[in-house]
Amino acid sequence: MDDFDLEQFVPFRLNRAAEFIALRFAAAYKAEYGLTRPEWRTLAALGSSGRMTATEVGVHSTMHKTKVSRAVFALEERRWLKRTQHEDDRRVEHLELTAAGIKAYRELTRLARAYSAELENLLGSDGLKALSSGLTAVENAMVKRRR
Amino acid sequence: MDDFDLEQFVPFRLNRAAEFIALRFAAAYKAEYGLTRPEWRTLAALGSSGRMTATEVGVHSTMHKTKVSRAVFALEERRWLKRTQHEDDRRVEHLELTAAGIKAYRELTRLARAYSAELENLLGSDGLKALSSGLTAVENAMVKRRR
DNA sequence: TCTATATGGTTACAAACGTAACTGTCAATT
DNA sequence: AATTGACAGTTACGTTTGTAACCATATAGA
Repeated sequence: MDDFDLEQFVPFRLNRAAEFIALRFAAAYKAEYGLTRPEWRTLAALGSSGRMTATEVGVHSTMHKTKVSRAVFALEERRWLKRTQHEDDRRVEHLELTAAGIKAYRELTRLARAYSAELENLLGSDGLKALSSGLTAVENAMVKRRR
Repeated sequence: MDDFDLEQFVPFRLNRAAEFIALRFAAAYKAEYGLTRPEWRTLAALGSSGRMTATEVGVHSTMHKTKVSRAVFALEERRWLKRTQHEDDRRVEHLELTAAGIKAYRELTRLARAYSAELENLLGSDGLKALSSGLTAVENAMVKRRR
C-alpha cells in the first residue's frame, strides 16, 4: 500500500527492543524486591557513586526530578536510604544508602551482572558489540543535543 | 565504591536511548496531530498493511490489546478509521483507514522518513548501521524467547 | 534591605498504563 | 441442544507517569 514500514523504523525498533530487554530484567527486581524502575536506578546510582543529591541522581540516571523524588521517598521508607541536610544550602539534601541499602545494592548488582552475561548469550557476542556501539552513537548524539 | 556502573549497563543504556530517540519523534506527532504513541502505531500499521483486525494490529506493532482498543476508539472518533464486521465471525472486526486517515498517514510517514534521515545524520552512517544490526540481534532473540 | 529571579525538592491533578475481570461469540464435545 | 472452553475486544480499577504549580531557600541587583 505504501513504502513505509513500521517494522523497519528505528525509533519503533529501539522502543520495542528496550521494552523487551529492560522488562526482562525489571521482572527480577520487581518480583524479588518489589522495586520500581526509578527505585532501582536510584539505588544503583547511589550504590556506585556514594553520596549524591537528588538532582545529581536525576542527571546520572536520566530521570525526571519527580521520579527521583518519589523513588527517594520509597527507598527511605524501606530504610535503604537516608538523607542529611547540606550544611550551607538548606534546599539541598545529600542522599546515602544505609547498610541495608548497600546490602540490597550488592545483591541487585549481582543480578545485573548475571543478566549482562545472559544478554551476551542471548544476542551473541557480535550482536551485543554492535548494539553497544550503536548505543554509543546515540549517546554521543544526546550529548550534542542536550539543552 | 563498587565495580557496577549503571552507565555501562546495556538495559539502562537501551532504555535511555529509546526514550531519547522515540520522544524526539513523538514530540512531532503529538504536537502537530495530538496523537499518542499507540495511536500513531495503529495508524502506521493500518496505513502500510491495509485492512487488519485489532489483534493483528497488536501483533504487528507489539502492543497490548487494551492499548490497541483505546487507540482504535480514538482514531475512530477522529474519523480516521472505520470498523466493519467480519462476515462469518462476529467477534472480529476489520479496521481500515478512511480517506482522512490515509491522508494523515501519508503526512506522518513523510515526517517519519524525514526523521530517519535526520537520524542517519545524528548518529552517523556507521553508528546507525551498528545500531540497526544490534537491534536485529535483539529481534532474533525476541523471536526465540517468545512465549 | 528589599525585590526579583533562580534553584532544590515536593505535591496536585489529569492522562496513560497494565492487570484482571468482563461481554459476546464461536467451536468442540456430549 | 446443552455445556465447556477458547478467543476478540472492552471496561473497571488501581498504579505510574508527566506537567505545572508550589514551597522553601539562596543569590544578585537596586
